[in-house]
Amino acid sequence: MMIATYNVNGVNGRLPVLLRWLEERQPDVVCLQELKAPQEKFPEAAIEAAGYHAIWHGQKSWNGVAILSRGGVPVETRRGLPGDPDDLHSRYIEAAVDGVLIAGLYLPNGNPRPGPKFDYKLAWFERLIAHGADLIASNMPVILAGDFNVMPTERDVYKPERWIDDALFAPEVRAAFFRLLDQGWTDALRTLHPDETIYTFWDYFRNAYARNAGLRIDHFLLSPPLAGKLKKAEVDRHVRGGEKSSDHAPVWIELA
DNA sequence: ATGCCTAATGCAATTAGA
Repeated sequence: MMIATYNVNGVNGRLPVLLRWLEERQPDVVCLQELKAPQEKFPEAAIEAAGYHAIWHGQKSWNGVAILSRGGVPVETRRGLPGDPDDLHSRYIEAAVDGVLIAGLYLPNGNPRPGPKFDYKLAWFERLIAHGADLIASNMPVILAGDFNVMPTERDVYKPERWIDDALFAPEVRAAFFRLLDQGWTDALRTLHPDETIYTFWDYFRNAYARNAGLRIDHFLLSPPLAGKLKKAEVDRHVRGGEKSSDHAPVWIELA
């Protein structure tokens, strides 16, 4: 079973790139982030024509998450992270797909720090940690997949000293990531590639991709029942180098 | 410290991204 995550940065503007990559990679399940489209503007027909069932939570202009599946129909279990009924951002969607619970998430960026956006990021992270504990306690096979907007360690950023005060690399954000991980989650990419430089995002600015000035911020976290089934974990970085690319590359894992 | 680039909105210039 191959599960992928891809922050598309605009699902409609990115549709040709997305369809080409789906055809090439043929993942079984895909979590998408930053749809940047209202609910009614999701390209449902094109996704179906490509062979995928889809559920999505859209939002005008920003955010937006989706789960695609070419096997079983995703059975939605949750839309929106519990813990704050006033949070209207479309950042979390969860579904059972072929016996695995898939949580697709888009954690807030949080810049500038300090400020209300950073406070929102930390609060959102606390809600994710609380929900993560429930998911671990369920003993179900669960995958948290998506854009976490966190570089966990210095190995995950091209120039750590430049990012230390940034909301993606601040000590309290990295600490939150490891509190989540310490519940028993497995960081799939880092586990299979402990010493590699792995990036999933390259800024549009400053020719970042050509300079390989990247960040590892898109992650797969596996619950204990899945940890032993992890076979592969890769970044399709060539997609980032293509025409009209998102600033993120697709990332995927393979489970036995 | 800011701009560098890109997308969405909506038709100019702003907001947001990371």
